[in-house]
Amino acid sequence: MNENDGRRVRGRQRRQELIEAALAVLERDGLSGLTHRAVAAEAGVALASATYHFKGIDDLAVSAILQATDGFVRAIRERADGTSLSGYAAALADELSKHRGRLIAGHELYLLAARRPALREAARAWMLAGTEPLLSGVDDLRGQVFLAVVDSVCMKALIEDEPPTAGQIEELLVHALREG
Amino acid sequence: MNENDGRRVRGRQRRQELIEAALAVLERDGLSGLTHRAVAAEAGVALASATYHFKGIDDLAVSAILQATDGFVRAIRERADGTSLSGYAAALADELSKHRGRLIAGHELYLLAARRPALREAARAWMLAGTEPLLSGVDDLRGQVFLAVVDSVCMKALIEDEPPTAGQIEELLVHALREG
Amino acid sequence: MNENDGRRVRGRQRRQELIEAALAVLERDGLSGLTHRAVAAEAGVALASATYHFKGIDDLAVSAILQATDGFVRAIRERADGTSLSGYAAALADELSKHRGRLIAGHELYLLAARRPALREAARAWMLAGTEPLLSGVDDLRGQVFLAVVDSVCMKALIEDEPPTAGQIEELLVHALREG
Amino acid sequence: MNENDGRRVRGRQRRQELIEAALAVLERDGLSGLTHRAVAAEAGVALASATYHFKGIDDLAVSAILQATDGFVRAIRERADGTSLSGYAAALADELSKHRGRLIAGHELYLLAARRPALREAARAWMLAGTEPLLSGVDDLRGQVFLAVVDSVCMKALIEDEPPTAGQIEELLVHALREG
DNA sequence: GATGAATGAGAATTCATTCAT
DNA sequence: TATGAATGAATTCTCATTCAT
Repeated sequence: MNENDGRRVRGRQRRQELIEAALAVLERDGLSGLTHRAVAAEAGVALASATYHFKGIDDLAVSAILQATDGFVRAIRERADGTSLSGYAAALADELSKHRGRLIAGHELYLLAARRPALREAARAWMLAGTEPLLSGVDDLRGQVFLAVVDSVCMKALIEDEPPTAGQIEELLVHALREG
Repeated sequence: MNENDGRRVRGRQRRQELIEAALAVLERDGLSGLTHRAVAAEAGVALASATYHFKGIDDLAVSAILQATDGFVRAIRERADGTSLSGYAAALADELSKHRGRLIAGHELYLLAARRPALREAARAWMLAGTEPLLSGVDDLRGQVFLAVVDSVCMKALIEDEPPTAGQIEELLVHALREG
Repeated sequence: MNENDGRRVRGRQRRQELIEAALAVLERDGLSGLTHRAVAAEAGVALASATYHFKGIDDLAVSAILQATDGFVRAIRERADGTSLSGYAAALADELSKHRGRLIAGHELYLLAARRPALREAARAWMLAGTEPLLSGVDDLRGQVFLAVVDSVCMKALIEDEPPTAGQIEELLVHALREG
Repeated sequence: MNENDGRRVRGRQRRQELIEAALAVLERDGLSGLTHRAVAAEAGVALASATYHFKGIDDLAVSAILQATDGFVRAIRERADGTSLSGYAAALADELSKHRGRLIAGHELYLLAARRPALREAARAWMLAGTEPLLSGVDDLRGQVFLAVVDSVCMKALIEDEPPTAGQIEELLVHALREG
């Protein structure tokens, strides 16, 4: 049975390689560019491999986007210590300018989820991901406003030619979170 | 030249019919479902008609989404008088529950624009559309926070199973706009 | 009836404009790029105008190519006096480097004619066109060899990256026409 | 890996079938009639098969035309021993009357190459193909004249209603190659 | 598990041509 | 004569997926 185990391990590796390739495709070409062919080419494997390891193109897409979410959260966490607003703003600004594609992919998950209830849980997780380092929950109004501002900053950044600076983001966050 | 005018009028009518068909497709199937075929079928015209009246599929998509924007703005305007926060919240809640598909389409335009600078102007217009009835501009922090909250409310609404109530929206807006 | 005459005159003018536009298209994009649309666009007239003035796309193509033939012949004639081999070689080299597209178009007529007997007369005329300034007929072997060399020089020029110089052409012609 | 080899073999067979079908289409309808549809229909396979085995329609066209070149060369070689002018002339005359379509296709490659540098190498190969059996190279004037005459004979044959006889061709070649 | 081949479906787009005015 | 609109038919090409090995 060692043989089988070896196959299984290699299978899982292959699956992971494909996810990473999908991530690269997603960053480069967006959700509409995420095809079996593109992923297989990016991973340097046979086309049929990309269909074998995933139930369908949707499965591949969601797997990759969720991985992107993790990457985003981890990046913010590494930079922001969880208490300082200015540190958080700097981390966000950084991510915004360096990983546009990943952010877009996350938002694309939103919209995919908007039409497919099965993905909503994952989409909600992504939505909270970016604010989690600073807020443990977002149930209160204060948290919701914070989340709204972070989200809006991301969205605006995507359609502005120039990404916002850390200073601009911080100013906005401070304003949004000030005591009434 | 009256003859020409007549034909031009009919042409513009046909174009408008196609846009409305595109809107219906967009609400039903999303941006990825918006194809020449689908639009032509929805409008009940020949396939080539959808390519004749628009430069390309992008042109058709943007035209339709911008029309959706107009519809959204007009709907809010008709309901909100431009001063009352609670009236605005009610109008927004209404729109959110009645025209999910249009909202999704609008957000899909965002992401399209994120990858294609040529569409950014249109995306920015859509972004401001929802807040215009209450704010003339969004240059100050206050306006930006308001826009962020409205936008976030829309986004969240798309991935929640239950759309938010007018009361919830109003509460959030009041909180966001309170004097510091 | 003046009115009708005016129309007729304008009609003929329009037809000529279209032919010239077709020539431009032919030089730029070749026979396969010669479409009603391309010609109408080049001429700056309505699409239907290009279909109205010609029986079909073939009619338009042949009309334009024959006009190109005339242009070629006239250009050679103006430069070569009809006796000097070196003058002829220089004129040919000039034409080869300046009007590639026109030459290609002429050869495209050949091949069109190869498949459609109706065009053969025109193709033969074009074939003789380039040598006419030097030879009155090409019935004898000498003339046929001359024609072959000129033709071959043209063909080779089309698929070489560098057009041949006047010197090279002359050398070849001298060699081909030397007394046995 | 034997399995893979088996599949690869079958794939190459299919590719070859498609090339032969393309050749048939080319002989019948010319380069402009060479479409994926036509080739697939001629080969009796699915339309997508014609796109699967070739990078694009150009790749298919060039592959087929080059194969025609090989056929032409082989046919001449089999008939001409490489030294006798009269044997060569007879072989050429034969080919001219039997495989008009292929010759036309070869010349169509010329013109395609004239506009697309990427095809020039292939076009040059075809150009030399017909003379190779008699001449190892065509660098000297003598060889160029020979090539010119052969080429011209082919061209003329295409637009004459009657193909030239072996005798006429030989006479011309003898004249062209006579010592000065 | 892996993969080359195969394919039905459908994508965007272009074209020649017709027609009513 | 001129021309906007309209359209059936094709074009190239891509896609997700299946299958046999």
